[in-house]
Amino acid sequence: MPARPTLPLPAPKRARRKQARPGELLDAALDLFVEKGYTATRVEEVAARAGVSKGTLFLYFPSKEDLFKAVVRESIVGRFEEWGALMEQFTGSTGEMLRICYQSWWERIGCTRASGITKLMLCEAGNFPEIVQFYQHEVIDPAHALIRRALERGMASGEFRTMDLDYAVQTVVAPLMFLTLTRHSPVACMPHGADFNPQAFIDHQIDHLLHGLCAAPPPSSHPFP
Amino acid sequence: MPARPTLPLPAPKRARRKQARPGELLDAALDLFVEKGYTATRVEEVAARAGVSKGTLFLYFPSKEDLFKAVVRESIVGRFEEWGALMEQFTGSTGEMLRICYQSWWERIGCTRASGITKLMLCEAGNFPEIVQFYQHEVIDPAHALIRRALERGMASGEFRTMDLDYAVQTVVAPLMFLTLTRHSPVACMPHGADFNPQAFIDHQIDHLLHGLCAAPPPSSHPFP
Amino acid sequence: MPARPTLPLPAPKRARRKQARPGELLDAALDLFVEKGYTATRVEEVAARAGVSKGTLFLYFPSKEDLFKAVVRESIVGRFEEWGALMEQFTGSTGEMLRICYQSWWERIGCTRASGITKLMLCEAGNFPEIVQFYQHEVIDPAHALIRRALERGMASGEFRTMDLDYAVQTVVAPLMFLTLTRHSPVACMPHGADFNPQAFIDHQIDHLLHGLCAAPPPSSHPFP
Amino acid sequence: MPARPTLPLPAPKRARRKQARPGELLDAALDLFVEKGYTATRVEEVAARAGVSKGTLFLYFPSKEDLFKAVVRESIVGRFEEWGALMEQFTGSTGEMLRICYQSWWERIGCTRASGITKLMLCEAGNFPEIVQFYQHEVIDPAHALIRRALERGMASGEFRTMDLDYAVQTVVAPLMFLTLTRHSPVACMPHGADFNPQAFIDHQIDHLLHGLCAAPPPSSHPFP
DNA sequence: GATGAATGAGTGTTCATTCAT
DNA sequence: TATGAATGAACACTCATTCAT
Repeated sequence: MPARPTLPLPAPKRARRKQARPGELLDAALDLFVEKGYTATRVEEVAARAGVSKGTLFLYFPSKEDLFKAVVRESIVGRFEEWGALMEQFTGSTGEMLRICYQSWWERIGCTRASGITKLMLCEAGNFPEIVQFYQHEVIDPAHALIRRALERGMASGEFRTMDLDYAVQTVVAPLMFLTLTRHSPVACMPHGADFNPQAFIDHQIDHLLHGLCAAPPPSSHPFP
Repeated sequence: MPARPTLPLPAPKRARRKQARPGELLDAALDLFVEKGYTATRVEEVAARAGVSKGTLFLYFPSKEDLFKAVVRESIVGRFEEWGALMEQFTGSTGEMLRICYQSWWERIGCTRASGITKLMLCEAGNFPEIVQFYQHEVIDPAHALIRRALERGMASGEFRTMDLDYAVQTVVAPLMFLTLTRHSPVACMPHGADFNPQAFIDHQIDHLLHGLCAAPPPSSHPFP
Repeated sequence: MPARPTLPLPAPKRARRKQARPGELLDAALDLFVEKGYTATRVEEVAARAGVSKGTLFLYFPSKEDLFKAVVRESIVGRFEEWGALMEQFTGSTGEMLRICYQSWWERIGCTRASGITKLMLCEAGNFPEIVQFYQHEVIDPAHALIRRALERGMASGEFRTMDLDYAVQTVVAPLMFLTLTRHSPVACMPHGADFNPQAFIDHQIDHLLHGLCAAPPPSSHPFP
Repeated sequence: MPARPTLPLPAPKRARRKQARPGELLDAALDLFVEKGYTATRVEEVAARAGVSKGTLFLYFPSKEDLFKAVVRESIVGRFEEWGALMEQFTGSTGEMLRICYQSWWERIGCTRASGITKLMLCEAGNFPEIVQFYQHEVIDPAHALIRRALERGMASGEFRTMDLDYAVQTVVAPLMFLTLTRHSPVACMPHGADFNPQAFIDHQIDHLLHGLCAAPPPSSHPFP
């Protein structure tokens, strides 16, 4: 009789740590790169935060630049096919679909360490054009395509009014970008003393988004002449 | 007899330059700090772009950090009182007022070099907390106050529906922030090959904003249950 | 069978050097600081003389100034208690005691690298008031106290005539100071072509000193009116 | 009838100042070089202290090094022939002659700015061998020759005992050197809180010197066996 | 594999010197 | 003649990278 399948025993500490090293280094590097920027981050600090020596870092990453690229690559959660598939099967209203998009973005990206990559790309775009293009290709392009399909669905069904899709997609994206920034540079985004609840912001934004997108009511686009 | 054409008298070269130097250096520094970040910008490069030698830069700014702070301080125009006064006198609809706000933000800040400061503050927030707080105090706080008053006006007049003002202000601000980023890091903001017209974006956003803010139309806030 | 000759095991090179580094750097720094003065000494030169690179120096001393202070502190042997104890137990004449003082000063300090510190303190007094005060406290004060006690002993026993101790101590110290200077700046102290033997100078000085201090003979202090 | 000879009218301020410039610069430079050493002294500081601009200094001295050399050369009071002549005519005792030497050294050099040159030469000997040799030739050599002649006179007349002249001259010089140092680096020479009167020191030293040099008293040179 | 001592190219900053005014 | 803005070589110090242990 075959033994019941067991969870794989945790490897002996040494070995597991060895396996974990690169990940711990990437975590530490992400935090520091996001907080201080690429140039201002010292590799020794990254190593120290990961609990290893400077030399060890170079055992896993041939250079600081490679470490940076690895950080970006590893943090990109390219789950867009899956996300796209979910939306294909969705049968509710497009408004509801967008709400789900916002919420799951928040849960999977916005509130996680991955959101730091966005800040990183914005800040280091000038210094790493190549890796930012990679990010554009892997993240921005599919994300925009996803949203575009959702908006097309809404327009096709009559839920949404007719819009220039290029700008409409940006309209959907902008609040998420802003929310990301508030998490990493709150002082540069919000007034002194503001108390800010990301989830409430998400809720508020989706409401605002839908009201703005609804086809029906406004007889004229400039209701207050 | 025609007057002899006179060569335009070249102002004393040394003296004239002396006046211009700080400004030229600040301009060069702003460009480079925005493009590459504080740490990755070399003072020699700033000096070269301003057409002077490294030593000359230190004649006007005692250190790189002081140069940075001067860049921020000088670029903060702080015309918010004037802006506020204009709005007090405005007699049209609040929607129109917001449209004017967006447009004049674009003309005075968004499309100028000053917009770089926003990117700088977002990116360097972790490295220069003090100067970012200054920015918050001089820019963010008054800007939010301005928008808040506009929204209150709209709510008081019945043009706008009742909203949580804290979040509504962010709703107004987010697109401007996003637009700023598209100008400085387009690749990190927009899909490959997108052609993007800032003025069209502004127009689109104000339309979207107003539809979302208008009290009248939506019978229910979740029209697609 | 003869034992195979073994190569002297080179101690682990890295580790052994690690121990030696600070000392080697301090030695090199002392030499150069004494020879050229603080400002004219380049840290790279110190490092080169110690056989390491510039960066290595900063591994052991956080700054040039700290290196300087360490040089001074390390070179101050501060064996004055021991010296004082020896004198307490001494049973010979006070003249002999002074002779021993001179001689052991020469052997322990005068003819060693430590004498450079004296020159350094004289030359850098204006630039490092704090460290010179430290030197005063650790070296000058106890040295003067020591000599003062010897002179008091001589006066009490009737060997020496009655003198103003403050000036008498300086009288004892001055030749040692001068001897120190002849070692580090002979050209500024002695005529061209002079051949100068420090030990002979010491002997000459103690003779002169004692003749001058002896109570007995001179019936009048100004024998040649 | 010819006009009574008048004192030359003080030249108009401008012109006189122009004449005075080099002297004022040399004064300022001497002070600063003595206080801080050659390398640590900035030419701008010298110029500022002399009340002129940096550029003006270079109008009078082609380089910092030349300024330094000029300072030394100008400050050397080569009055040794005159001094020597005075001594030739002196008819009193040699002891009195030495007393006069000490006193007039103090008045002409020791208590004047010229004494700074001694410190300068001691401190910069390693960096300016050439100028120090010049100093040796112009100051040390004649000074030692002067003293040597005085001592020879004393020995010839029987006032002084027979001594090795080389060392005896140093014995005369050492206290003056020490006194010079106490004036420029008191903290490195004297105990904390000492109050020190240069004139009293001079007096004390001459007394001590004569007692030590007098032939008569000590029957044996080591009176305390 | 892991370490951390050592390196040296690179950067911010100073300051003697020049020169147009 | 006097100025002081401009220069650039020189120097203190940093930090990514190497490598002997």
